[in-house]
Amino acid sequence: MPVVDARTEELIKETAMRIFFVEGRLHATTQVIAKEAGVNRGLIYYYFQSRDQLFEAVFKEASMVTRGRLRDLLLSNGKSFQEKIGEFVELTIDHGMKYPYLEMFLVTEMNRDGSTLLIPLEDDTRKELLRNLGKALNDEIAKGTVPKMSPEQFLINVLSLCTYPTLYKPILQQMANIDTPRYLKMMEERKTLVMKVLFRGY
Amino acid sequence: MPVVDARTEELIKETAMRIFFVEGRLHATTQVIAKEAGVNRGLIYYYFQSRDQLFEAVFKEASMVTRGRLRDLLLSNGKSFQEKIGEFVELTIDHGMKYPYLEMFLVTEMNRDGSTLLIPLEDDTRKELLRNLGKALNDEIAKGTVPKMSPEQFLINVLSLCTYPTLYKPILQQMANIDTPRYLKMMEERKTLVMKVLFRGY
DNA sequence: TATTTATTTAGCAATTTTGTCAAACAAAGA
DNA sequence: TCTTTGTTTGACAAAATTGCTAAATAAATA
Repeated sequence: MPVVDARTEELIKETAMRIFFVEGRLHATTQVIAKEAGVNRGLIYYYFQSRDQLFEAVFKEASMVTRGRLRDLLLSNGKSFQEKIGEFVELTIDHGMKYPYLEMFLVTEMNRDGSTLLIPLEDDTRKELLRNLGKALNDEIAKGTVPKMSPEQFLINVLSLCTYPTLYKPILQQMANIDTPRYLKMMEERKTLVMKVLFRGY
Repeated sequence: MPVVDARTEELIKETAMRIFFVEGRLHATTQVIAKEAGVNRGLIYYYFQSRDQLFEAVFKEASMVTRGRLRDLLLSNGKSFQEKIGEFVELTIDHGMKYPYLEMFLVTEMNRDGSTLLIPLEDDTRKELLRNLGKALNDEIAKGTVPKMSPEQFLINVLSLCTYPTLYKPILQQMANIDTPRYLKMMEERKTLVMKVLFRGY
C-alpha cells in the first residue's frame, strides 16, 4: 500500500483550494500546502510540475464553476426572469459562503505578471448572452420593476450584492463585531433582500 | 543635495500604495517596491524597520481613509439622508476608481497569520453610529423608498454596489471585453444608478 | 571651515522557497 | 519470484528574499 492515498493529486488540489478560497491565505507556499494535505512537498511537483501550474489548475477549476453559473443564468429558459435571477442569487450567495475568497484569488492571480489565465468569451457568445439578458431586462424596465439601466450594469449589481459581502466578511466581523452565526443568518436574509433591492415590489 | 529626494519616506509609502492599491500586485517584495520608487532597498528598512512595518503603515493609512469616509457618513448632519448617501456613493466610487485593490489589500493583510491590524470600533461608538443610521433608514422605509431591512444590510448594499465593481475591473474587462474608457464611463453612470437602486423613485 | 548628524549605498549573512534528483518503496504483471 | 511501472521520500542546489551593518555621502550646524 502506498503511504499516501491514491487520490493524491485531488487531495493536493482540494487542500490548495481550501487554503486559498476558504481561508483566504493567498500567500501560502508549497511547503504549507503540502503540510496541510499531509503529503511530501515533492508530490506537488510530481503531479503539477510547478507551483504556478498548481495555481493554474486551481484557478481553472474555480473560474469554470463561476462561469458555468453565469452561463446557466444567461441561457436557461422556461422560467421567468425574476425566477432565474432568484436562483442565481441563491446559488451565488451559497457558493460565496462556502468559498469566500474565491474571487479574490481569481483577481490576484490575474494580476500576476504575464498571466493569461482567464480566457475571454467568444465575441458572438458574449453578445448573444447580453442580448438575451437585455431583452428580459427591458421587459422589467417597461413594467417599472427595475430602473432603466444596461444589462452590464444590472449584472454588476447582482454580482456585487451577492459576492461582495462574502469577501468583506472579515472586515464586517471585526469592524462591526458580528459573530459567525449572525453573519451566516444575515447572508441567508440577503437572498430575498437582494431580490427586493433588484426588483421593486418583489 | 541628497541623491534621493528628501521626502523619501513618503515616496516609499506612496509607491507601495500604488503597487498594492492601484496595480493590485499584492505579492510585491521590498526589492520591487524599492526599484519602482527609485531608491535603495535599504531605505525601506531605514524608514520602516521591516517589511511588515511598511505594510502596516500602508494599511493604517488606507483603513483610516475608508473609516473616515464611513464616519463622515454616519455622523454628518444638516443634510437629508439621501443627500448624505449620495455624497458617500460618489466619494466611494471615485476612491474605488483611484485605488481599485485597496479593500483586497486590507482583506489579504488581515488574513496573514497573527495580524492585529484592524482595530475594532468601540462598542458604544458602533452602536451609536448604527442607531443613527437606523433612524434615518426607518424614515425611508416608512416612506416606502427603501424595502424593510436592517441598517447593517443597507450599509452592505451601499458598499457592495460602490466598491465591488472596482475590484471586479480586470474580470469585467477580460470577460466582457470592456475597454478602460468605457469602464470609466460605466463607473460614472453608476453614481446615479446606485442611488436609483437604493432609493425607489430617486 | 570643521564637526556633527542624517541619509544613502553596497554587500553580506540568514532564512525561505522553489525546483530537481536519485534512491526507496509499493503495486501489478510476467 | 523477478521485473517493470508508478509513487513517495529526503536531500540538495539554486534562487529569491529579508534584514543587518559598516562605510560613504550629503546636509546641517557650530
